[in-house]
Order: sequence, then C-alpha cells, then structure tokens
Amino acid sequence: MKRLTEFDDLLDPTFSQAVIDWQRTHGRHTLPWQNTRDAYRVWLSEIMLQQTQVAAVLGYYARFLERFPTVQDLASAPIEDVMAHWSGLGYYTRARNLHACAIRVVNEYGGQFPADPALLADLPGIGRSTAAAITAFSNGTRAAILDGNVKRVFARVFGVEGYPGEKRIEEGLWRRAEALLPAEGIESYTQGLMDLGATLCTRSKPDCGRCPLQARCVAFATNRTDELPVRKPKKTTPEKRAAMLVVIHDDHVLLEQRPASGIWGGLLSLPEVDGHVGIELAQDGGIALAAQVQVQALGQVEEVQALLPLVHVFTHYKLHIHPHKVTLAERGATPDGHVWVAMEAVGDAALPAPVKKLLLDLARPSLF
DNA sequence: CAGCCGTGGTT
DNA sequence: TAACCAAGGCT
Repeated sequence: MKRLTEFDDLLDPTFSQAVIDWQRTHGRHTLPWQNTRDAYRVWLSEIMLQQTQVAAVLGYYARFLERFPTVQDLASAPIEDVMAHWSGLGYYTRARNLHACAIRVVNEYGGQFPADPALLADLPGIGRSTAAAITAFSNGTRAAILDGNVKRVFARVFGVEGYPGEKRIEEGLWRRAEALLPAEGIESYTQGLMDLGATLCTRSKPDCGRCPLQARCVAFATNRTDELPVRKPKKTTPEKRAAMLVVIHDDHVLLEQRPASGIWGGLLSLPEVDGHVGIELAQDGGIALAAQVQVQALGQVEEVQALLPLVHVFTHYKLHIHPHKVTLAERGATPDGHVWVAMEAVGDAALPAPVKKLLLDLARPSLF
C-alpha cells in the first residue's frame, strides 16, 4: 500500500467526523463567546483563554465587553483602563498586546479583523494557534489549532512519546493537526478538540468511558493515560524576597508604576525597597538604615509597622513579600512614576492579585 | 530556543 | 502540601 503521508492512519476521515459528531451532541455550546461570528468577541475570548481556564475568564470577559463593547472602544481607551480591567487575570503582556492589537486593527484594517490566519498571526499577542482558532470560529476558515488540549488528546490517541513542549515533538504534532483537518465543519471540529481536552481527556482521571476516540486511542489501549502526554521535565524554582512599602497618608496609598516588561509589567504596585536592602530588611524584620532614608524622602514619617510576610508562588519562582506599613504625618513631593490612590479605589486599580488582596485586607481588618 | 510571564484549581 | 499545570506568545 502506498504511503501518502507520514501519518497514513490520519487519512481516515472518521477521526474528525467522530470529533464533530461528539461535539454536536456532547460538547459545549453556551459559553459567552460562542454562537457569534463577531471576530472581536472571539479574539478577546481567545486571548483571555491563553493558559487560563474557562472559569477564571468568565467574569473578566463580561466586565471587559461591558467596558469595551467594540474594538474601536478598546483602541481608543487609555492603557491604564485596559490594565485595570485585566488586573488579577495574570500574564499582563496579554493586556498590553491586546490594546496594541486593537489599535492596529482599527488603523490598518478599518476595525475589521483580517480573515487570513497569517495576517492575524502578525498582530501582537496572536500566534499560530490563536490565529487559527479566531478564523475558524469567526469565518469558518479551515486552519489547525494546537493548544494544550489538542496536545494532550493527540499525545494519548496517537501514543506520542516525548515532551510536547520540545521543538521536535511539537512540530510533529502540528503536522498531525494539519493532516487531520476535516473538509467541512471546522467550527465543530475545533471546538470539539478543545471540549474533549477540557471535559473528558483531562490531565488526570480522563473519562475514557465517554470518549468518542477510545477505540483508536493508544494510551487507552495500553493503559498509559497517566503517562501521556509526557510530563515537563521538572526544575527547581528559585525563591526571591521583596520588601514593599505600604505608604499611607490621608486614606490614600502610594503606588508605583512598574516597567512595561518583566513581572507584573505595566501594572501599578507597592514601591519596593531597593535590592539588598530589601533582603536585609526581610531578614531583620525591621527597617534598615537605607530603607529609612528612602521612606523619609516621602514625607514626615509618623509610624512604621512591619506587616505579616506573605508568600506568592509564580510558575517559575516563589516570592516572599515583606510589607511595611508607613504612615505619614505630612506628605512630601510625589516621586516620579508614583501616584496616590484612594484606599476605596484600590479594588478598581491595575494591581497584581496579591497586592490588591493585601491592600483590601488592610482596608477592612474587620474580616479577621 | 529555552526561559519568562500570573493566577487559581486540582491532586 | 508541594507540585503540577491550564484555550500560548514573545524574546
């Protein structure tokens, strides 16, 4: 038998048909970003859903659409407003790229998202997979996605060895994804792969009994669903410490604009005590001399109080935050890049999740 | 190209 | 509870 592709078995169109049939009867059909071909809404959902689960996105999606109903509204909004509406969702580069992308769509495409996946992928924040998802859902364009769900489903069904994040393995998965595309029904097929991965073919305890692909699944046949996909090789995550100042005056708190790149990029946050001073401060549990100088520059200090340290865990390191509450009797000049925010407005500010929680807890100690 | 980039849920 | 990781993209 002549070999037509490197994946002969994939030429069987019953694979995509099984996914499509299952999606239409058992898939998700009522998510807020479904049942529309509005590319703006589809795009917004796809960006929010990058590395983020549906449950975490729902509230943000609704509030975002209410504040920015169209791509023009988003493009003309100040970036600070966009960041504030993204606060707590994480991966803040997505928010900055989202804003930049909206501006480009308005300026270069008259407010209409291009239908060509290649043109979409040229826009900030949109990669190959997200571009395919957007055009599949908003235009019915036949293009392949390869997100975490698809990687997991493919790794199990086809018994793919090797870590899917590895270049060579991922390239093979992309070729499979392209080869498997159905001639018709790209929307149901694309959504079906996502739904399978999210509801049945989950990381742990997959529900193989309900899976439409069970009969052709290598992992099921060999009882290796626990081993596929191959886990990411683990590395020890470093720990970092940061001393932060909660400078209070007249029921306002002093916040500092963070650089656009790096952790919490583009957000407001508590001013950090510089470098080694912060570490000393953390270890001593008191205000070191240099820190005292930094604080004095802010105004006439009435009281300094060390608050309970908190630990925040990121994907790639663990951060020990040592907050110190500084009460000013009198306020000096506001340093460059800083802003005073009313305590009652903290909930709506563009803050990292742990910082927002700290400040809200501080404002309402009655909860404890 | 491997590391960076958040947060919250699950095991 | 510490580890793992989810609708990825960028550098």
